[in-house]
Amino acid sequence: MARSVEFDRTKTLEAAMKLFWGRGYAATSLPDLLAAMGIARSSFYASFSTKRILFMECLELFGDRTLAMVDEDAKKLPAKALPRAFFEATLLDASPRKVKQGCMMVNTVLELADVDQELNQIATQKLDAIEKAFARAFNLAQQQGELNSEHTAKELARMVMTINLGLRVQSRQNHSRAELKSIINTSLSLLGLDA
Amino acid sequence: MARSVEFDRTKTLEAAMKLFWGRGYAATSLPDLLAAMGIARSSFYASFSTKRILFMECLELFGDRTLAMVDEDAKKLPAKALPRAFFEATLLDASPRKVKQGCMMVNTVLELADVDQELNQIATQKLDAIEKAFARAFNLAQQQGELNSEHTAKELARMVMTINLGLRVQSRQNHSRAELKSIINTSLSLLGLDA
DNA sequence: GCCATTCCGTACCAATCGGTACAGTATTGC
DNA sequence: GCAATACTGTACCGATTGGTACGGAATGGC
Repeated sequence: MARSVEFDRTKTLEAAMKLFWGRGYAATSLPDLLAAMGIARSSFYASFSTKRILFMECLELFGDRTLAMVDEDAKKLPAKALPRAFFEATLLDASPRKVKQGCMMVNTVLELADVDQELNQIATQKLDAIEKAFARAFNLAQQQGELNSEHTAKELARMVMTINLGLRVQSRQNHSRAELKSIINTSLSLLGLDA
Repeated sequence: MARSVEFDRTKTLEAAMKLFWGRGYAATSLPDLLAAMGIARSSFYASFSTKRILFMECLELFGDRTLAMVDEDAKKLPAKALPRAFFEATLLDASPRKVKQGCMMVNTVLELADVDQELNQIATQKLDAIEKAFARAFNLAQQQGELNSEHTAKELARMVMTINLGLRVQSRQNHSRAELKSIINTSLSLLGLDA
C-alpha cells in the first residue's frame, strides 16, 4: 500500500535524550530538539506527542539503562565491588562529555523539584530503584557472609547513593577525573567496599 | 529636592532570592519576580538591571550568607563539630520549605552547567569557598592535635562537601527529616567527626 | 506655591515559546 | 499507472518571554 520506512525512532529518541540530559528541560527548545533529532516538526508531533511527554520518555530510557547497568554488574560481580564498578563505568571510564552531563535523573530533580511534580517523581523513582538494586545485592552478600553487617544493607545502599549524588554534582562542576577518582577511593574505603 | 524613600532594596532582593532558590533561573518569570518583590516593572529595571544580573546578585547573597554561617561556627566550635552544626542548621532545624529548596548553588550548577557558563562559575566558586572554609578549620585542628591526621584536611573537607552535595539532592527529593538525620549520623561517624 | 525625583501602571516591543495546519514530495503495494 | 502512507517544509497560531517607553501620581526640599 504505502510507504513503510519511517525514521529510526530509537535513534531520534536517543538524540533527544542526549540534549535533555545536558541542558535540562526548560533550556532545550523545540527547534534544538528537531535539529538534533534530524526530523521535521510534523514528524515530531506525530511520533512523540509533546515536548513534555518526550522528556518523560527520555527520562525513563536513561533510568532504565542505568538500572540495567547495575543489575548486570550484580550478576557478574561480588556485591562489594558493585559501587566501584558503577562509579568507574560512569565517572572514570566514560567520555568527558558524558561525565560533565552528570546524571539525568539528578539534573531533573534539581531543576524541577518545585516546578513539575510529575517529572520530579519519575526521576526520584528511578533513583530509588537504583538504590534498591544496591540494597538487594548487599543484603544477599551479607546473608552469604561475603559482607560484614556493621551497617544494614539498606543503610549501606543509601550511603552509596548519597555519595553518588554528591559525585554527580561535582562531575557537573569542572572537577578533574583525578579529583573524582580520589573521592571515589576515599569513599569506598570508608564504607569498607574497596576489597 | 525630591522624593527620597525608595523601597527596601535588601528585602526585595531577598524575595527574589527565595523565588530563584526554589524554582531556578529559567522557570522564574519576570511577572513572578515582580509579584514576589512587590515592585513595578519600571522600578525593577531601574534598581536591578536585568533578570540575569539580579540572579547573579541573589546567588552571591545566598553564597555569602552560607559562607558566613560556616565562618561564624568556625569561631565558636571545634572543627570536628563544624560539619554536624552545618548539617543540623540547614537540614534538620531549618523549615521544611527551606529544606526542600535545597542549596541554591547546587541547584544552579545542575540547572545551568551546560547552559550558562558564567552563572555556573559563580555557583561553583561559592561552593569551593565553603569547602575551603572547612579545610582551613580542619587544618588548624590537626595542627593543634584536636583532629587526627588519618586524612588530610583537604581530603576531609572534600568528603564533607561530597556528602553535603548528596544531601542537598536528597533533601530536594522528598526524603523525610528522619532519613536525612540517619544519613548525617552515619556519614559523620564514618568520617570520625561525631565526637 | 514650584520643581525635582521616585515610584506605579500600563502599553508596547520584537523575539521566542510550544503546538497546529496544510500543501507538497517520496516511497510503497497493487 | 493509482492510491495510500510517511515524511519535509513552512506558514501560522496564541501565549509568553525579557525589556523599553512614557504618562501620571506620590513625595520630598525649597
